[in-house]
Amino acid sequence: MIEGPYIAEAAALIGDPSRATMLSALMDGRALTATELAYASGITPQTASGHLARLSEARLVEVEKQGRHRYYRLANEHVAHALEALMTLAVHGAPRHRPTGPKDDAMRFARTCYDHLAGRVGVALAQSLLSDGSLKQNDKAFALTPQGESRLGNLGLDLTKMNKGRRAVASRCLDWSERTPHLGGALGALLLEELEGRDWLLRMPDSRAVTLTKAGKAGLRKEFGISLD
Amino acid sequence: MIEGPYIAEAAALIGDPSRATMLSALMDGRALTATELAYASGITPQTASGHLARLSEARLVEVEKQGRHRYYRLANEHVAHALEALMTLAVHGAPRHRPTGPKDDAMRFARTCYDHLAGRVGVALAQSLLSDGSLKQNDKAFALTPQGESRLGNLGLDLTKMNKGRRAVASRCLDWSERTPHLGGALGALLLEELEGRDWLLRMPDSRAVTLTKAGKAGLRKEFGISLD
DNA sequence: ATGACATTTCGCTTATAACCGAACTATGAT
DNA sequence: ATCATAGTTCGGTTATAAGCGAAATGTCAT
Repeated sequence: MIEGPYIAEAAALIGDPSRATMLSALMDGRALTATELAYASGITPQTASGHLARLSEARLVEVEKQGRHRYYRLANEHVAHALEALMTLAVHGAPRHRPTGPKDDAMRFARTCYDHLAGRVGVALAQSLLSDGSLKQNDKAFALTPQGESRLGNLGLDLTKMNKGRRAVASRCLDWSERTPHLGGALGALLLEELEGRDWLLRMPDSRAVTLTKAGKAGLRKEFGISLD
Repeated sequence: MIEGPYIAEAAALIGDPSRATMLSALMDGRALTATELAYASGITPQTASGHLARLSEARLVEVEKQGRHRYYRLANEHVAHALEALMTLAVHGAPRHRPTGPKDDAMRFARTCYDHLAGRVGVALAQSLLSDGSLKQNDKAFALTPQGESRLGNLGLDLTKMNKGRRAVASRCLDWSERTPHLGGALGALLLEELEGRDWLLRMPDSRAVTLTKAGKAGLRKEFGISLD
């Protein structure tokens, strides 16, 4: 009774189809301009502007002015987390006419979640790092072990980049399709960056889905002992 | 772009103040009748009936007919999880005129979350069980160890009750006020039941808040090594 | 049967907010 | 200076759904 209205406030903001689509678009972690978001959700820029102002006011997104552009991004991981939680409901909620098309399959296989990797591939990676002792389970999140530091350093990650922000290093993020956590936080972002830089992963233009290149498939098996499909 | 509408569907349902209030009321795990829910959210029974039908249709709540009553409960833990995630947004989102009254403090200290214990007390309990080896961290949830079985069995929990359902035994549930997981699942429910049976905890009538009795304070220190405040 | 209570269905009113067109401001390019 | 592009503000239309009163259905008690 006391917290109802607070919940409703956030949920109502996410509950509008246009806004939900914009937020989903931002789930891929990058910042997008107002017009791009308008286009993504199929509404005119004026309307999008209004929506974005409200999302911004409620601290669900953050704006960065850059020249005449305004770049919007999700305000923090909690927003992404809430969106995934809602996704979970939608997925195994009402089993309505909701055929899982090829696109959905691609999403389940590998996708970005905020700025890190999710889906079967993301979960497998986290499992691999856990089993070789690079990560360990902490109460609240994953923790990077000393072995993990050297291992990932050898792999080419610049771990010093992580010390700057006050962002969590290795958060656990529940995967809606796998129902098992994958690796988020600054480390998750860094890892995604690295894999993308190696051309092991290829981002799809208009989707959060990510495809695994041939090199990526081989690399994941060689470096992480992951064999998919 | 593809998942936006799905998210919006669930979020819009939660986004109505009356419905959000009803769902919040159900967060305490018990099942409530339609009229009780109507009263809780300050609307007439007709209106509540409509809302509940929609929530039920979307599988956010489940109904159980019992005579002329209809008992509603949250459909599963995922719903509770999503509500907590939204709560997290609301809390540290917009820092608006939102004075934390004494009621909020009570909630932060101890409250029910679905059908288990949350807040400082809930988190402390989970930590205690972890550190004495009763629970261990699994990838997806907590796991009850053999030591834990005997420990909790000695405490008086009837662990056989848990083997029936296909419900997770010891899920981890992120606490919105502590930002650290507490113990959910069948085991969490059992533990709450036990503590309540011992009169260590007292549920408040119209709130999820729970108070710790004198016996409870002493008991928690003695049995679990937890000293609060 | 009859009355009491829980819940739902129906019809209607009303408030909200999503949306767009048009006009305006700001920034950058030529 | 002038034009184009990104974004916002304003005004007005329209669809949606939340809400209630009234009446119907269902269940239990006497």
